[in-house]
Amino acid sequence: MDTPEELQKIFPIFDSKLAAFIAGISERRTFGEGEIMMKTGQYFKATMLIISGKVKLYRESDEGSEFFMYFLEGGNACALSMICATRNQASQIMAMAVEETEVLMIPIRYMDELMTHHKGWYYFVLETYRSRFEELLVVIDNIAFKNMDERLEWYLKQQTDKLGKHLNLTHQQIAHDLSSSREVISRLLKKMERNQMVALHRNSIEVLI
Amino acid sequence: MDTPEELQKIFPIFDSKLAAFIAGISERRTFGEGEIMMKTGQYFKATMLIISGKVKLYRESDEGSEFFMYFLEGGNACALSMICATRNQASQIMAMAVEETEVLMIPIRYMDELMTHHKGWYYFVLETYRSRFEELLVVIDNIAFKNMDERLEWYLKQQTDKLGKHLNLTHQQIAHDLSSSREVISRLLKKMERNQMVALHRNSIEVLI
DNA sequence: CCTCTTTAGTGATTTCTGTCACCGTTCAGG
DNA sequence: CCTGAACGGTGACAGAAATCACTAAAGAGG
Repeated sequence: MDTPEELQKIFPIFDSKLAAFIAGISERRTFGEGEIMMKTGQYFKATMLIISGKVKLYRESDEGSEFFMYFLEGGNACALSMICATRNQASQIMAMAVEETEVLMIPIRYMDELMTHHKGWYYFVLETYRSRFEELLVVIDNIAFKNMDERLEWYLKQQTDKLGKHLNLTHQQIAHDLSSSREVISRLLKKMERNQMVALHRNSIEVLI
Repeated sequence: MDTPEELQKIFPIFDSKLAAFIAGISERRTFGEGEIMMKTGQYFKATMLIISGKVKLYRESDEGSEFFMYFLEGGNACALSMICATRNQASQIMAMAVEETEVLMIPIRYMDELMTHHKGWYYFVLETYRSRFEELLVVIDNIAFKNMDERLEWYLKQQTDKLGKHLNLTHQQIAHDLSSSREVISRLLKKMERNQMVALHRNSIEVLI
């Protein structure tokens, strides 16, 4: 288990009493690269705090296609798991680890105590909700107002911000994340390559800007 | 001012102590039909609780076009105003009254006291955030996965759920809300009329399903 | 080394949506 | 009653994106 001091380094908003409480009740779990951490329709049994690693969050359509929304990383938490957990609701999103990811699982039975006795906890919950909410608003901007070329640029920027300039992604995966088709993405990437914005390799893309 | 009992009828999650506190510190304000209640970029000076009426929430693009997201009505609150208020952040959305709307304005200086001393308040805040978040996810579903004809049907359904089968909307307004163009909406509505789904009149639409 | 699968590139075609142009109707205000 | 603005209908066209069809190259696994 984590020491309270380590926890406070990752979640600075936690006071030492709260960090100690969480360290005592939570369970650490590791997800491997590519592992699905949460499926649409699944019920939350615990709130998940990300210790380290990177997680991609997706929205799934009825027909099975998926749409990338945002990343979570160390210090973040899944917004929905914090409240759905308390209401026993099914998840509306899918979460996948993009690299080895460590999380703290806090069983839902402690939620009420955390909420009522630890000021730092609900500040953390509110901040989590607020920042995810704002990320969703930016997602809406992009799909409502922008064309695919701009969306692709924004997507690549998001990825490089989190994962570095060298992206191990196929065109098929990108098309998937943007809910488009491989051919469209291939053509747009080719155009970006002609404009010196990326260098294309098999199974990877180097972002040059 | 409202009596605590009236407040509890509209916000059942408030206990009587909380309702009394809010009744004591809040100010009532009325917005007329079509009035802008909150502009993008404006700073929150108060959290707004909707007492009665209907409010449309929009996301605005950099270029000035607007995109309808969801309604608020009596018993709801603006999610962003509850937390942006505490951090003095600019609004990321635009809110417009579609009919005469009464709100309670709670000055931001009371937020911390409400949060720490009133369990019902942060339950309310969390529930507000959660439900708006889920509405945003449905919005994303629609623009990411659906064509304009399905989006139009969903839009009309949302409107009739809140405002009744008889909608006083021009094709131009609908195009605006969906970030499309009048001609497209006119054609799709005509098709829906041929399929007995709507009846079209000047300045109004009757939804038949 | 050979084969099969995955990945990528590209032309042709179609569908959906946005834009332009134009016209008729309705309605408010002089 | 007249006029101009707002609203709505519709054809023609343009552009973006999806889909289909095919090819070539790379890499994995026998």
